[in-house]
Amino acid sequence: MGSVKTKRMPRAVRERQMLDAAVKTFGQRGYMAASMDEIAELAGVSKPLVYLYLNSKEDLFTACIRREAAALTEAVRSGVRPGLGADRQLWAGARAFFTHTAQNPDGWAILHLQARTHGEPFAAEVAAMREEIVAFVTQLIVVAAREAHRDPDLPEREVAGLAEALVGAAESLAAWANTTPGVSARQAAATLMNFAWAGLGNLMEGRPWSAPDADQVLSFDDRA
Amino acid sequence: MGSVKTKRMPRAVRERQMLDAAVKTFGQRGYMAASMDEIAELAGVSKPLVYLYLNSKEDLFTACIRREAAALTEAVRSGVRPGLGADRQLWAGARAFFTHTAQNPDGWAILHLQARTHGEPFAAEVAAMREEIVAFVTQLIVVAAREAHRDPDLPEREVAGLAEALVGAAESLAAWANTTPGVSARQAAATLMNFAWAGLGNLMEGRPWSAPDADQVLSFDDRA
Amino acid sequence: MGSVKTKRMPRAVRERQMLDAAVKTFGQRGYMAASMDEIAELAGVSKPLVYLYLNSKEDLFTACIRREAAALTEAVRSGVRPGLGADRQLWAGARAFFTHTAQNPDGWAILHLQARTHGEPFAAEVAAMREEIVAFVTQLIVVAAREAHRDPDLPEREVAGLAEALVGAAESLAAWANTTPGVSARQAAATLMNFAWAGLGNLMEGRPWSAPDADQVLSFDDRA
Amino acid sequence: MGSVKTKRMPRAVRERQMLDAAVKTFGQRGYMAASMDEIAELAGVSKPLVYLYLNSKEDLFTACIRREAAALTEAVRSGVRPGLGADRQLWAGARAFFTHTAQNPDGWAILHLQARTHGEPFAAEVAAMREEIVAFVTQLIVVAAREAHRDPDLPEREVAGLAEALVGAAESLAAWANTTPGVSARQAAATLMNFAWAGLGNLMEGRPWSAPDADQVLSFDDRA
DNA sequence: TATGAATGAGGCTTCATTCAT
DNA sequence: GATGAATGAAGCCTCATTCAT
Repeated sequence: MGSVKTKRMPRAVRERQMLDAAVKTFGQRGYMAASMDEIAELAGVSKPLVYLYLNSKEDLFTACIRREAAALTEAVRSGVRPGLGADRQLWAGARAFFTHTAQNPDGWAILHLQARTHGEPFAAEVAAMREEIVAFVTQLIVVAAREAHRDPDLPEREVAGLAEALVGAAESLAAWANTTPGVSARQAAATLMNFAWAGLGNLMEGRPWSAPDADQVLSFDDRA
Repeated sequence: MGSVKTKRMPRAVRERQMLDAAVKTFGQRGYMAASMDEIAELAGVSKPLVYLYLNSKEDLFTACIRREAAALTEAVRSGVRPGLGADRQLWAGARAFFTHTAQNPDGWAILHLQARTHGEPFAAEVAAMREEIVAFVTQLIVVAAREAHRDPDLPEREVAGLAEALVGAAESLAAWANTTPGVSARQAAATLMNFAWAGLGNLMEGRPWSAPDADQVLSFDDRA
Repeated sequence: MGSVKTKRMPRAVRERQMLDAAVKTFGQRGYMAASMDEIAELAGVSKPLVYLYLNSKEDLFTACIRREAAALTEAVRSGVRPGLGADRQLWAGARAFFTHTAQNPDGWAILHLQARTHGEPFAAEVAAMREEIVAFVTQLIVVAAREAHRDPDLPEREVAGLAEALVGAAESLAAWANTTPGVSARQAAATLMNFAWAGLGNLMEGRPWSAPDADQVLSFDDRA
Repeated sequence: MGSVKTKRMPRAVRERQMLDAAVKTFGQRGYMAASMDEIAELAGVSKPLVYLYLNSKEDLFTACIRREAAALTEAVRSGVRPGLGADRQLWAGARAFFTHTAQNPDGWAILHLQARTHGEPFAAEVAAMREEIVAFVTQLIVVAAREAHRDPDLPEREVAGLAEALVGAAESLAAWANTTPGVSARQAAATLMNFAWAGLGNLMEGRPWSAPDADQVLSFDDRA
């Protein structure tokens, strides 16, 4: 049961182990409360090695942010099929997003909570990623407006606000889904689409957003 | 004989000063980075006095969370006129929310960022407040369904998800409004209502949510 | 024999104790090899108190340099009777210098060895003091030239060089006197005067510098 | 197959590279602040190789001291023509000394500053060299006394003191010359000779020490 | 001959917290 | 009611040094 003290590994491998340990620790304890000692121990290395490879607590945290941000954006990007209608793209992206955050709670905690909470070297890092996502959503909204044969007379800033709102809703639903037992990524995505695309007003009138063909069963009652 | 140095003040006043200082410091530096030294100095008292009145850093932070949470919920509550329609109530509550967070950035930072980021004694505290707000929104949605003569056949959990989404959208918009120059609380609230009530789908069709009478001008173009 | 743990002393007293301990430790171990732990222990205080009062190792060392530099220059200054002839002034200053360095070996080690060896914040500090002394000597040389009815046609830089040489000779003799058993401050001063004032050439011719009246016995044979 | 990365070199060459790097690093950073990492990198070798060849930081530093001490004494020794008069020998030695220290600032820093500042294994090492030089000067003084047909009735200790003073003056002038722009080794040597041989007293009377034939121009005004 | 991988030990600094007045 | 004096504990980081290849 005791861990076998594996030794002498190539740098790349060790670095990955350290980042894994760091993501877990930072995600669970928070940036400041996480100690380099704990991270090193969890990684199965001595502290000096962590410093040798990753320089400082700050750099280590930044590396975590970058890795997790890249992983998340990559997940969303590769979930989306460009060329489809705006709502279908959003639906695909949302599913990828909820799936990824559910599978990487520590990474998501780093991006969503820790990095934003601990000031400037970090906030900027994650802000870049978030802006990327917001931009993606913004563009979807614009596309949707075009699809509706509507001149883009929506003021640019209003569109930005709508994108912010949508992303905020998704972030909130991610926490909710990961916290409430029995809520799947797909259900979270469905809720998001209903909320964002149909709007409460329409929902109340019994007109939810309806998922396209293959994805049919959007109702909340299913257990994917 | 001694120089008039020590200003004897009633306990309540001193405590308020300390909490003010603590909210500011915690909000700006973060929970861990804030030092009791700094708080005591900002409050104009000696450190032992802070401990005498507030016990520990943890208790002090908890007191901050409670005070700010109470202030925020009170602001929202007193902004709402109970008898109105669901959307008007939400509109009123949103305006109160955006106004309050804009005016109390440190308090809002404590609730939205710090408390959630620093683990258990605190997360629970702020979760309670958030649930209160989510419950308020949930109930509004139920009311709206009833108003639409619709049986409440929406699964309870779906409603919960929608409320989560709406609150998340509001939180996100609060950060956006406080960050983007020239965005007023009212505009943020308008964006939230359009997004949440009409939904992107309807917006794209040129059917935004329309604000009731007195509040008319909801378009983003106005500069309140 | 165990030290009585004396507690609760006014800040000024504690600060002095700390500086005493620091001078001793820095002087004997060197700046880098001296540990704050050791200094605190020698001072009979906990490390945090040292930091509370003196900020950092660097600041502590600087404080030592300043204190010892002030003490040395003060000792020399108050040893000199202005108004006397140049050689008598130098003689008085030299005696004060050798006496002080003999009595404060750690302080002298800090000024002469440590501060110069450890780079910029410190070197400048001690350079200022040394320049003060060099300036004093320079001016003595100028006065001597005037006394000898000699126009000050000595190039300014040459005078500077002579002053440097004299000060260097004194520094070297200080180490020698403190190291060689049985060499008194007075004898060191006499050697310096013979060397600097008469010069080897004259000494060899049997014409040493002769001390004025009261100070008569300058020969090396006496044991003051 | 492998890339040509490792340049096999004879041990002697590698050792020289390491010592060069070490002298530079120790001279500029100081003994303690210099890291073996930096030295190895500057030498273009891996750290284990440094240890393989030179054992430890202490041994490495000692090796530096020895090499630089040998180089300096060798330079002075080979500058001196044994058969000449005492003052001419001193003049030659001084010129060699100032020239060498000017050309090897790092080595000189090690000998003059670092080795003396860092305690016992090292101080002794450099003290040995210094004593060698002091002995050389002492013997010159004795010779000078004999040349002046003066019985060596100067107490032995006084002669020792004079030699110390002279060496100290030279050390001080070395720092001065290397620091003051435009002061050549020759000028520093001239200043030393004037100071040490003629003495301030005679200089003030307008009787400087005069350099022998070929070396004529001793005045400070020349720009060699 | 030469090195990439790895660590025990120790140093500086800061913090939350308490005592004695 | 209020504070100046004081500290145990812990965190970040670096360094000299070695092992295994």
